[in-house]
Amino acid sequence: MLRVVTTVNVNGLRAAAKKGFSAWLAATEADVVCLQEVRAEPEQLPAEIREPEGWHAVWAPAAAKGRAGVALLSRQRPERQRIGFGSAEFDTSGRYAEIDLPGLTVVSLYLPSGEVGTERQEEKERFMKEFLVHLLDLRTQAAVTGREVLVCGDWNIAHREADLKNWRANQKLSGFLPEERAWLTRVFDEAGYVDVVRRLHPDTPGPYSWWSYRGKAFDNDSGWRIDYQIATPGLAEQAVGARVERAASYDARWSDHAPVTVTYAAQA
Amino acid sequence: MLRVVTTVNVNGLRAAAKKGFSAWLAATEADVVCLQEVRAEPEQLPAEIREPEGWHAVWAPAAAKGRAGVALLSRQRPERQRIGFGSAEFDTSGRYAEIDLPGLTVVSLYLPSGEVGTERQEEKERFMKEFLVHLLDLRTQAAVTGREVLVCGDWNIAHREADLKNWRANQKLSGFLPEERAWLTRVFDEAGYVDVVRRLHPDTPGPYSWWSYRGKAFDNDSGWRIDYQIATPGLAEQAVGARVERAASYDARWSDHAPVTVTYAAQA
DNA sequence: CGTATAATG
DNA sequence: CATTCTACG
Repeated sequence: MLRVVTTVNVNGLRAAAKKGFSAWLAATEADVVCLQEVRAEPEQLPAEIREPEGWHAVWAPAAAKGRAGVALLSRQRPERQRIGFGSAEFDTSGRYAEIDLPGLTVVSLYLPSGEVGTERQEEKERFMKEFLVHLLDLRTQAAVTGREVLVCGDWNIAHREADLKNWRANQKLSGFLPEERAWLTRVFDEAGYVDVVRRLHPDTPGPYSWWSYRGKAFDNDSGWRIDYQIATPGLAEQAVGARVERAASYDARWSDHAPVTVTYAAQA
Repeated sequence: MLRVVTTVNVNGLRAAAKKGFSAWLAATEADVVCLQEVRAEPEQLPAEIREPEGWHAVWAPAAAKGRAGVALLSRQRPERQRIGFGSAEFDTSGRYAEIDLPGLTVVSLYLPSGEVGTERQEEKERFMKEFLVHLLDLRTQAAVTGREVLVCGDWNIAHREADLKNWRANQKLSGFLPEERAWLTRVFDEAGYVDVVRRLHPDTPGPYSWWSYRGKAFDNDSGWRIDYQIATPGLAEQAVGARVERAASYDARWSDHAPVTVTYAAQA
């Protein structure tokens, strides 16, 4: 049996809904969809998105109005759901939600974006520090219970030179700082998670999942791969296909990010 | 010789420019156009509006960005121009500018809108008090120099029951309060100015010049007459025609106000 | 450059 | 209900 998972940063779900997200959702073959940057209370969303027919939805809006916000949609009813990862600072910031499906925990993550030299970069670093501890916990718990874990979302870090178009020009920019890249390496090497899309496509540049709205970034494919599906090794081995659903044109986009979709040959 | 004067609150000239103001300006037969709620610095405007060919422009933006702002466009070069009416509180608020043409002073006025029970209503009242003194001054100066005066603009007050659709329901609303109506009466009776459009159309309901964007106000013609041309008696007697340039449909509008145009059989 | 809020009208 | 501003990304 196959299980298809998509993650996408929608950059404002109300705006995305008007531009094409609803059509995308109606057409997708995914079994689980992880959303980031919902930027709305569920009550502010049209009903067909708040409670889509055939889906179970978990909404984790931020306390601050119009900011962040993650969600998970799954065709199966989750066994359990959880908002936040046990952080006093970040649990009401709309950056983490998880659901348990049979044998599998799926997370929707929106890691803070930073800006070098500002408080926002310090916040990003605090999040990274706390979140790595949680990832280790999650891995341990999963090993004990025999579950797999899949952390989907916008991690706001490109790992390697192949993960963004102009890596040289961006080495001092938040999102490709040496310390951020090293942190992701720890996620893989110390915590033992696997970058699923990179594992399937070891040699491709990208595939990018985010293009700035500024300038001609999209048309030039001057993008970044910052949206990941990060899995425990047992699940990563089941991944049989991955693709980025890049829009056909600038105007066909409904977000500055594109959906990242992976097909798993699941045991459950 | 005829002289045509238009006054219109554009509700954001940058937005209006995109929606049809530019076309309107290119087509108008007015010799003088008074604008209110420009809501932009002249530098933020497209050149064909900032310095329209064949026109002389006077811009009086507010110190607060994106607020108020009045302007005057005239085909003739003004002999003199003035921004503000000598008020410490209001001279940088983008609510008053005047030009002198031969034998005639034209004012573009944007009287503050209020809200009962708030500081904004007190501000409106302070403006009214100061402005009436200025109107008396202006009248006296004009009499001495033998000039006529025309005060065009958004006065944010409907004078009589005929000046708005549902006067009963609006008696406690700012814009139709007894004290505001009484103040306008003083402008006419004590200061000796004449409501030119009402003089030409003594019995018509309206003609309204503002319709809320909310609900079906425009389609139901549920409007207010709050944009006036208020003239010294000698000029008022020369008025030979007046009309409100109401848009053909809701979608054809480029402001929530419509231009109020008067044709004067001028001596000069 | 685009999505949100907030204040204003 | 529309236009702006500001914050954020």
